[in-house]
Amino acid sequence: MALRLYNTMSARIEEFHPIRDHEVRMYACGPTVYDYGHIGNFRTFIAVDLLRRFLRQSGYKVHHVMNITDVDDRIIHNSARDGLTVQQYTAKYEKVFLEDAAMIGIEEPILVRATEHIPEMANFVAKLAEKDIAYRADDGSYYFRISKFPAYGRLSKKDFSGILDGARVDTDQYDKDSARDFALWKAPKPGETSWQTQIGPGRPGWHLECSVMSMEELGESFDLHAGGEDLIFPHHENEIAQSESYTGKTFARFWFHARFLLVEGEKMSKSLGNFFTLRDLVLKGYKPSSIRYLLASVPYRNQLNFTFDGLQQAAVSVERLRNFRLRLNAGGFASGKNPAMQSLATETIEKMRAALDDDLNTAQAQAAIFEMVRQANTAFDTGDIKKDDVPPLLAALEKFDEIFAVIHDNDTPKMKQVFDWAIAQGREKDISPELREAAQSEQISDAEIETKIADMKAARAARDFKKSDAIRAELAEAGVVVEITKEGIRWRRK
RNA sequence: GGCGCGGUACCCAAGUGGUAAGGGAGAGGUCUGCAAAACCUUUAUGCGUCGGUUCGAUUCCGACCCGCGCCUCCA
Repeated sequence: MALRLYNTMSARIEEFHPIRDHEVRMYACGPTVYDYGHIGNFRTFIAVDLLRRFLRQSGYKVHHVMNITDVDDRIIHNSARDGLTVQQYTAKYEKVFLEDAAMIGIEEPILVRATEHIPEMANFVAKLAEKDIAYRADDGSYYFRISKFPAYGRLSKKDFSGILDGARVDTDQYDKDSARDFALWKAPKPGETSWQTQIGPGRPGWHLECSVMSMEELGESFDLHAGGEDLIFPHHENEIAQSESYTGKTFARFWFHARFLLVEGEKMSKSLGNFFTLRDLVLKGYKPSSIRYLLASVPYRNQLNFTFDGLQQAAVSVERLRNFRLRLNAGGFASGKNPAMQSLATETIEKMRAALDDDLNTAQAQAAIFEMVRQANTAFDTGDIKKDDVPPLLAALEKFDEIFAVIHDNDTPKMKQVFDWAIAQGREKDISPELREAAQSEQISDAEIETKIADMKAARAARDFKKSDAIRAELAEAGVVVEITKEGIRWRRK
């Protein structure tokens, strides 16, 4: 069965078929790099990442383009405030964003930057002006003439037919022909950063960059355009107006929007004190994998209530999956195979695929993997898992992790990175004991741990439990959990 | 005001016109030198409220209550 996705344009779930067979061209609106990214931003980026990964798993070659908005009013304001050039200012936050994205397992898309496409954007405006779709205001700014695009409002389901120019608003004070017309190109105010172009000095409007860069990278018509739900209007509506006026063709076929999240049941806002950047959470000691798991666990079109209790629960859930994998990898199985386990693995893969095919129902995909884990663990305890059952079970786990990317444990080095960053920023007081412990556990190498485990084994063989327990306690101190099982001793970082 | 989404157990959260996935937490148990891990049992006659349609509704319809989003640059 094919992937079925909700399309904001049609307001229905539709079967997703790309224009070109076996190839998906998608564009996602990326960050404006003027500050640290917050967890709301990352919910959207993770939703897009899950989509990208699932499309690839489904056999598509995926061209995933994302823009970096590295010029806008806030950036110009903040860089001037900090005495930096726009480029200096944005370079810092772009780096931060990419580090954060990597930290929670977001695969890096093809990145395009607004400031690297200024001439193309000016050219785009010039072409629209030739068609009288764009017009120049007295100050040198350019606006889009909405009356030239009758389909305006189709994406956001807004009816603009009743709004007449000049009837409601004194358009003169906006220097626009119609109050609804939006800026394509902004003329510089005195002292502002600007670029010299064929249409005069200025900088691109926000909507323009996405139209120009997406079409440049993906063609005039492509498969899917993604972003947060707030972008539906006006950003995406304006992109459509610009692009389709320019080409006369359908711009993007599918419109994919992720819903906003709540924090502890309330809208995230600085004034409520529930505004968190990704790094805030890691500073508090939460693992990147816990954050990713939680953000991925609620289907992207549902409101997700982000809570600290939920983060804790996510951590335990991830642990459960990791423990299961450790158990499978520990070996010690009787030879042969158990048909029940073989079909369990196959059915689980099938269920996960069906769940994700259903408009990326991540919650159901997770339910499927946990069902498998429980049943396989039971079989484990009764000795009903044989040597040949291990590869298919591991394969199902891998399929899951190709999408969710939480099982393979690389939390510790990432947390160490945040720890080092906090020190460098002079924010040592913000480092929680948990993060400190995680960063410390990075100090002890795998080889050192293995040596200590060998000592434990020797002590246990001599039935010197006191010594064995002492080593275990020592490792625990260093952030390493040691578990003694029938199959042998295994360890993991806390 | 216009348009749209949602209210499911202690918490998070799927789902269906025919009788409630999954995870976490709690309680009891099994296993175990100890500790973990793991497993088993248990926790919603109930799915915001009130009506309606139906043999049957949590699922469809209506009203109401509550929460949330967009309505010119917040993911």
